[in-house]
Amino acid sequence: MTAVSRPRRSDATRAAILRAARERFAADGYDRATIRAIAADARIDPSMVMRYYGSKEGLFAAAAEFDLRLPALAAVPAEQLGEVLVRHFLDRWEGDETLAALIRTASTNPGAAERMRGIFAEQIGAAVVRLGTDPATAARRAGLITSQILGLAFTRYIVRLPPMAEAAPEELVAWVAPTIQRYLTGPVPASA
Amino acid sequence: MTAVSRPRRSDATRAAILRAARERFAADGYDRATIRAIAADARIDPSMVMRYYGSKEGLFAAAAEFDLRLPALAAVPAEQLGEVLVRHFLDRWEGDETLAALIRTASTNPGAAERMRGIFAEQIGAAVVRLGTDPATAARRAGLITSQILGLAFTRYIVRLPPMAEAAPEELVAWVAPTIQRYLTGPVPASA
DNA sequence: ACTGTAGGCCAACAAGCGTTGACATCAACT
DNA sequence: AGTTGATGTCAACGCTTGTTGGCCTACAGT
Repeated sequence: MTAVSRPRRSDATRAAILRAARERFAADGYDRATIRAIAADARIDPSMVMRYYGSKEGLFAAAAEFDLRLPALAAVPAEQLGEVLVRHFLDRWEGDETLAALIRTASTNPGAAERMRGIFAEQIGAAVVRLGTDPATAARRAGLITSQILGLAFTRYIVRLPPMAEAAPEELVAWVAPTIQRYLTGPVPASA
Repeated sequence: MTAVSRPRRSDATRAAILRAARERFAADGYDRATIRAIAADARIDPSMVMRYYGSKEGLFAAAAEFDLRLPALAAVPAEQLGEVLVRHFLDRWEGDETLAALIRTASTNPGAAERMRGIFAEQIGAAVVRLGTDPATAARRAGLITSQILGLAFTRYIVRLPPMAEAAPEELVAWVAPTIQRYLTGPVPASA
């Protein structure tokens, strides 16, 4: 409720902790990423982590702040939406380990799973709705898109299945874009 | 190299341990599933787990023995392959928690990730090759199929994204089957 | 120059972990 | 009946974990 707090002297430390935490959570998952290891990476004492983030869960919450940074889809020609989306996600994740941290942690940590539900339901769901999709099927479409996008991330970055981990991004875009395109704009199939 | 060992008196105990282990690993992942908790579920002493399975890793190896049980695809009409595959996986996993255990553990445990690579590369890869697919693209096709199948499993059983977790199996089949069908038998896209 | 406060380190805690070895118990075979 | 080996229990070990509180240091405001 007051003015923006002026920079604290400890901001560098806080940032170092956060950077180390993201790396460790991404590489090891929540349980195996210990506060001691994160503190060692950041070259500070473990107790500083507690002081600044309260607890391990608090640290994770701060480290897993995550924005898909979806581009403005309204400006994209309708038939290129799949391509744009897949390329965006690959670009977005090649350099940022936060998604890997989130996937690894969401696998075993209910809180992180909840956060993941929120991120994808809201951001992808909202984008689908914004495109003018029939609201009755929008949620299902968003879920299907999420399933393929997360499956891509899981096989490429987490399990590192060779054909997926070694493929060139453009090749993956060419294969996967039609899937996303159909989930997004294709007709509802005549289900049983 | 001798005759099949006659039933041991401890077989019931071994089975109880294995059942409890699968449940716990599936529900909690490798790190949070403690030997003590598994032993408590099986109503035996933690030390029995060590006696029969050597270590926690040995127990997991035994619990995560996993066969996709792919049906004979040669008998399936070519244009129904996607449908048959998706329905098979959903059927296979609705009742068996082993896949969830494997996914949860593969997220953080390198050994389990290696096992997962083996299972999908060999079983799905082999099935794709067996269908007479061009060997040059078979691995990529298998990887793409795995990405969608695992993405389905991840969103439905692990993260439990509402639109995916609550959908009727037949509805998912109708949406996802064309994706698998295209990855399996569709033309190689003109990639950049 | 003095003081208050924020930043940082150190040592320790209680709890939980996988794992071990000694001891009891029971079934089977001579 | 007595021996033997498998089956199970109990208590403890060494280690790591998240977390805490006390203490020292250095800077900002007066």
